[in-house]
Amino acid sequence: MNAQNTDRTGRKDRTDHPEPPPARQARGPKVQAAVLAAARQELAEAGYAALTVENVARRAGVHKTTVYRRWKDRETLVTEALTEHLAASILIPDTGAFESDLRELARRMVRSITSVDEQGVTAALYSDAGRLPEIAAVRQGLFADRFRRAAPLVERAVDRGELPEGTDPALLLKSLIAPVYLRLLVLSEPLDDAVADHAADITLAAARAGLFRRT
Amino acid sequence: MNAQNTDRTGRKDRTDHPEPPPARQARGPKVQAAVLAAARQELAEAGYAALTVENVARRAGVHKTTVYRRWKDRETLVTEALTEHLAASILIPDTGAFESDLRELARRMVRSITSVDEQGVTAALYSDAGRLPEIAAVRQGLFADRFRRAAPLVERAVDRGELPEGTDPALLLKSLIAPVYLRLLVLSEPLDDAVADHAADITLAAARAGLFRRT
Amino acid sequence: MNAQNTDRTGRKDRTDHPEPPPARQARGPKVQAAVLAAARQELAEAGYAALTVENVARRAGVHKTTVYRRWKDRETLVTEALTEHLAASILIPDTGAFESDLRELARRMVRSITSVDEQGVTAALYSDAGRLPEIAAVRQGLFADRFRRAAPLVERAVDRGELPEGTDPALLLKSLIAPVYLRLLVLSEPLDDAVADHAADITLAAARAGLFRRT
Amino acid sequence: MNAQNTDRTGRKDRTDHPEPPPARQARGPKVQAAVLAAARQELAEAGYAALTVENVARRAGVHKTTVYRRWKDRETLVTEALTEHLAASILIPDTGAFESDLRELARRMVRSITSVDEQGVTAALYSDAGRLPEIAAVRQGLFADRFRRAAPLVERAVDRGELPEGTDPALLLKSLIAPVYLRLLVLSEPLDDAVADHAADITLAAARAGLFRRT
DNA sequence: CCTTAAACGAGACGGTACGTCATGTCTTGTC
DNA sequence: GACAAGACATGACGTACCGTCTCGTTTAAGG
Repeated sequence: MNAQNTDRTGRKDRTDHPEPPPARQARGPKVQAAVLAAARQELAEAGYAALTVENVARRAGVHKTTVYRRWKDRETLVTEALTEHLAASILIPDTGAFESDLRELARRMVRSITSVDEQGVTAALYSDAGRLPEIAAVRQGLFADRFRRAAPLVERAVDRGELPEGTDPALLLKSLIAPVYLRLLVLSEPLDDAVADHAADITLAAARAGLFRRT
Repeated sequence: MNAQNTDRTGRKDRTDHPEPPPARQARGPKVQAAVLAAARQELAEAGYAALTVENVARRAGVHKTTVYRRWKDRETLVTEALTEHLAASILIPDTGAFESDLRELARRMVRSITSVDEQGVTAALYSDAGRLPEIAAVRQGLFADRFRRAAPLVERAVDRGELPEGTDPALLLKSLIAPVYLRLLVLSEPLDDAVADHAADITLAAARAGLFRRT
Repeated sequence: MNAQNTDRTGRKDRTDHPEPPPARQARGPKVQAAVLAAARQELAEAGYAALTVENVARRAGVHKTTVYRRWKDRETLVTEALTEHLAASILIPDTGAFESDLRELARRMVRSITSVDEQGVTAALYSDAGRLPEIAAVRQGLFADRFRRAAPLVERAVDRGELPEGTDPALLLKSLIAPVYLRLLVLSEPLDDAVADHAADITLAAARAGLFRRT
Repeated sequence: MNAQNTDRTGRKDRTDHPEPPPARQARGPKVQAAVLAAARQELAEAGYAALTVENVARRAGVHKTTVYRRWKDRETLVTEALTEHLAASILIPDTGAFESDLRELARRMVRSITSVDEQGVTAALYSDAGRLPEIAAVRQGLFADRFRRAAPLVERAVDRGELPEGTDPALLLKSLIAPVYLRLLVLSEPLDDAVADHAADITLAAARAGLFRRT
């Protein structure tokens, strides 16, 4: 499930040599995927600070030098392991009503975060690994993208008169995700649909009260 | 049990009077404080993953072995450095009105987080250092304590009829802090009074809508 | 004298092709030899008690961890450094006459001890390093071997009637080497052929007097 | 030479006189003796290389700083521990006949070496501790003294016509002690009267053969 | 007795070396 | 050519001693 999507997005190998049409795959891609998966598991189990190239290699059934052949260093490896799974964007719902849209969006977000193979990896984004410039950039871009893509959801609601004029989509969306990340990163509480619904309710009430209007 | 200043020089003993002028501090406590401060600076600048005992020692103007004499290992040192400054509890405001109480509480929280010497240290609590069992425990306790201490603020509001019966203080407080931590940990946006006020507004609207009633 | 004799005994590099001219030395063996040589120099100059792995490494132009990669600890390193040069056995002379045999044997022994690269190393065998079980064993074996190999020299003399029946070779040989080691270890006097000849004379006189007959 | 004039300060030697009359001793001498004894035990058990000031202190039931208060460093401590027991000189026998003199001298030497509280300490003199300049000096002096004091024994024998004119006492004595030290330092064989007698026999035979005449 | 100064216990400190582990580079041999 | 294997320099880890220092307590001397 994670091996082949490397090609899907047109992102190629991080090496720049073309090699597009002819298959030619030796064990390369297989090894690569195994290492990234191993890195993610290590991130989830041990965290970024304790992640070791040698452990990753061992877990991937690969030799240390093979890892260094493809990734410049630990940071590069972690960065790629972390970003790879961020590709799958959350689909923006369009149910016709803001309330259900919001609820559904919150739930999809929670599910995305808690999906099996993101387990712990998401948290790594906000740990010490988050200090890596690449990761920081990815994180920034991640939310910029999400906010951009979800903006229409809000705009539709304004158009339909469900929300006050001037409601700022980004402001609203931040309110939506705040309770989720609070539980994930700060309180270490489990995430489930109830959390999502609660976040949606709070945000809805605030939105209707005009608290997200652009200043 | 013996006369205390029988010293040939007539020097005072280590009695409790201030003795401001010369003083003869055992260096123990001084060194200890210097090391903890250095550790905090390292945490802020380099993060937990990159924190090195030798760097901390160097920054504190102290030898590595001196650090190890007092702290078993890197983790213990970080734990103590992190815990120390958590002592100062936030004062719970009591202005007579829930809205101003909430606003003030939010602002105090923001100020506590952004105060000079917590700079970056707070964030460390939620980074890889947060995986240390001790730190996790401290974090748990920290919020348990905050929620417990702030509960009366909510209860007074309920008593005054400003909030619906059955409003759960913890639930409400989580809503209050969520936007703050989102900006601190996830979005890396600056924290200021506006953020605090915004969080208070959202929480207030939701509270009045009865969204924090115990289920 | 130490680098190339690896081949002499048939133990060669672990590759079997000769490849004499340039070769493609794995640096392994080269480093190993350099470290052992450095260890021997340190033993000679500073003695076992003051020998430091870091000094040995520095002198060998190698990093400390490289030493530890091949030798478990200081003791193992010293043991091997000490043992290596003990391989070269002293040839047992056979001149046809006991007196000249004995003289020659004594001289060879002295030369072996004072040969350039055993300088000081021999003494280390009897210093604190001698407490290491491995070293003790080597030392025991060393003399057992010498006595065994030199026994025929004595037996021939008995057969020729030059020495009394029942002369114990080991006893005789101990007498031969005693003055040598006294000067080496106790008196710190220089060793030369005169010492060897003197020891041979004494031993010869005692042997003829039947003082080495088995009791 | 070294036994009684330690008492510059009125401190008596650590020797055995009850010390009721003079008095005035603080605990100093007692501690001092305990530490030196502990040092000797450590030397015997662990050897010079492994001797630790902290272990010595612990064994003496004393604090580390107390040791450093009296002895500049480890070397000084060891030096004194080693030299102290060298005071008791071997008495030179005078039986009237060279053979019995020699035998007796050898036996006394062996007994001196193997006496309980020199156990292992003697060996330390020839171990790595022997590299300490002080120890080297002591060792030199020790044998110079012994040879000087035993010379009359040889001279009497020459006078009595038991030994050839020109017999060099030192040369003869070296022959006498060589087998003893060989067993002690090189062969690690037990020392007993048989060894002493054997050494005496060999030396006697060689002496009568004129092998110790001055060249 | 009581005082007083030396001797001691206690332990922090700056240091040196130990032996271990991980990083990232490089070389060799093998599939 | 990709990979396994592993040597290597580097640098941090955490430990054990070294020798220095300061502080407070014990103890036996002499008043």
